[in-house]
Amino acid sequence: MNSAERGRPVMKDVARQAGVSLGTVSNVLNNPDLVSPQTRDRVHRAIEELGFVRNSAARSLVLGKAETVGFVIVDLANSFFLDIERGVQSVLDERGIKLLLANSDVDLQKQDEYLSLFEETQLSGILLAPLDAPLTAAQAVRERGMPVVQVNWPGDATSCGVVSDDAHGGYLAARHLIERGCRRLAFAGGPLTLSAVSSRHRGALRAVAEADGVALELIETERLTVRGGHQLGEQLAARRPEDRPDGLVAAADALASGTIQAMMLAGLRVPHDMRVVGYDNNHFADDSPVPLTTVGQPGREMGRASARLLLEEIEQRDDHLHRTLVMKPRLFERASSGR
Amino acid sequence: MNSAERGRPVMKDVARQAGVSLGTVSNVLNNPDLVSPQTRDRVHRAIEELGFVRNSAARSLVLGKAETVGFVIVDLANSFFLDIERGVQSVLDERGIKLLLANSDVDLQKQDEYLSLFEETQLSGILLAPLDAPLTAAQAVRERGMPVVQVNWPGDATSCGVVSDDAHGGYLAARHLIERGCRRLAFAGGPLTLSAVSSRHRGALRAVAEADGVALELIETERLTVRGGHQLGEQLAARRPEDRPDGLVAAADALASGTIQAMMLAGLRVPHDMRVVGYDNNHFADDSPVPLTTVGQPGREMGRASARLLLEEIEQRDDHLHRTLVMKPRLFERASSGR
DNA sequence: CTGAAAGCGCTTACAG
DNA sequence: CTGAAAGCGCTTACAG
Repeated sequence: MNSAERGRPVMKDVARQAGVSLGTVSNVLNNPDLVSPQTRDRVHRAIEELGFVRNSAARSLVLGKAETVGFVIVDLANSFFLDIERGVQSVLDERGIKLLLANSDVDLQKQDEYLSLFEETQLSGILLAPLDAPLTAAQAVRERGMPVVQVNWPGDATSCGVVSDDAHGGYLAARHLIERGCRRLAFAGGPLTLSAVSSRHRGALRAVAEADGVALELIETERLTVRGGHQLGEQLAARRPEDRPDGLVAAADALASGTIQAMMLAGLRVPHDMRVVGYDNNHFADDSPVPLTTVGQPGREMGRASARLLLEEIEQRDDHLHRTLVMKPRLFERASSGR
Repeated sequence: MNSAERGRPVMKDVARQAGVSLGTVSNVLNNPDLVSPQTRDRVHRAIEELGFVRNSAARSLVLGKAETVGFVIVDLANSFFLDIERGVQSVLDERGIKLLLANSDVDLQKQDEYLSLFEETQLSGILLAPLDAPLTAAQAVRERGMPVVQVNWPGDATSCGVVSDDAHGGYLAARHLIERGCRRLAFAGGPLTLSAVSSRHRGALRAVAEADGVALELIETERLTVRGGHQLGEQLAARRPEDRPDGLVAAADALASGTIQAMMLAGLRVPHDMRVVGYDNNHFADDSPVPLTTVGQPGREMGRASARLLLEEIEQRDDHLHRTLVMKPRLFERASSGR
């Protein structure tokens, strides 16, 4: 099955049609300055007439690489990762590099499969927003020479990463509530085996330790979802008022949002009966019935930074200095904490 | 820059290490049955030892195609498209075909660029969830022999497509409100140049025409967003009660959600003061403070169907019958219409 | 079952 | 500025 049979014209066909040699066609495409305008025109016309499309597999084979970067994303349903993606895009666009996405959908096996696919495709490099799990496969890919930068996960001695400071974010959330007058705080999130959750909790603990007479209750939830929040909200609403926290740090916006909804259904009001701070500054946070105060990670910036690290690693290769960038989250004050 | 210099082992290296010929290594990878178990083991061991990864560019070059499908998506932020993506994934997973995503982000130029990228990469085929705009580039790609199936957009004489019946969806929404006792309906959405919006409106008109004494007001909005809904809600809340519709069909969940929020902030209640139906059955629809009655398009099913159409077109090529599948949306009754 | 050879479509020195 | 030739890494008949 060669190209002629399939009807797909190749560069040889273009050369014949234009009355030039193969190399000239290639030059028109890759080094147009080396070709006279007339010849260039003839070649372009031949390309048009034949509907020629360059075979990038052959091109990559010769070049040993593709001008394309792959991004394996753990959870496209979380708008935080969409923000990261947009940041990555913007840096790559400036450089004319294409971005291919793969949705691992919180599935370790898929994550590994796409890592392999990208490796076999000889992409220039890979961006990985991973599951909270050992990065064995990514490590192996890297050892075989493919640059892999982690987003939302720290690098190590052999890799770069971009994270935001979860402990600091937890600290900001708790301190904000304390400043608003809360004294009986609760931190909700889970499972606690998620490093993001435990770091945020740690930060909240620190803020509490700095203040006098403030207590922090830890409520572990099964998941960080809206449904998880519904359960939590019902549970909190069922408590006697004096046993209820007056301020809640939720480890995710979805959780916060669900909690608020359930409490409102139970006749309680936010922030009046309880102030709430979420985490992630998801797209819906600002559009909620009670706009959500939340700790926002700089998704776009994290995306931009990770793309730059990857490009640097691609270009410098061996004399590249691996590092992890830690970005600071910031607090977005809205109605749920009683602005 | 050959592989040896870059340190990447190639099949020749594996062959030498295993003490077999190049063709045998290839057979171990592609036709293992033709190779004796001992030889197979030796080759596998060599692959392990060297960390060999097959170069899929070379492979695609020989085969003339890649076992990969591309999906250009207009708006990953709308969970409807994520549903489609999951459906596509599930069909492709069964066949061991990989899926590459590209986010055109409602940008026609990006859409065209990614179409070109996928074409050059010689993927097996392309799925396209397009902008509401002329499909010139897609048409050209298709004419050059690349199968392109449209999702959420109809096909034509030369292409397949999968859509859901927007007019029917609009009809379902309006009829539901009429059955609930509404007599002064409004349809909100826009711009009306969007074919999905005008079709949904047309369906609503039909439902109204079937009923006696029911009026339908058309309110064009600038966009289908939550913010657009906030404006709309404020506007409706400002009307005198007798001038306010008692039932609203919103052309998108985001719009419906924003409308409800603004009305509630203005002291009105949904569904008490106005019943509301949205469109899309977005992930947040069921999790809202007033769970949203909505017309759901079968995203997963649309994804599955479009992937099947694409695979069929890839396999049958010339004797493939182009067609457009029209899926029926259905109504999800929740609190916002007063269940 | 194994191995040598041709060829996929392109890019890049190199000689003119 | 043009054109012939080598080679990227793989797969697939084909002869043994």
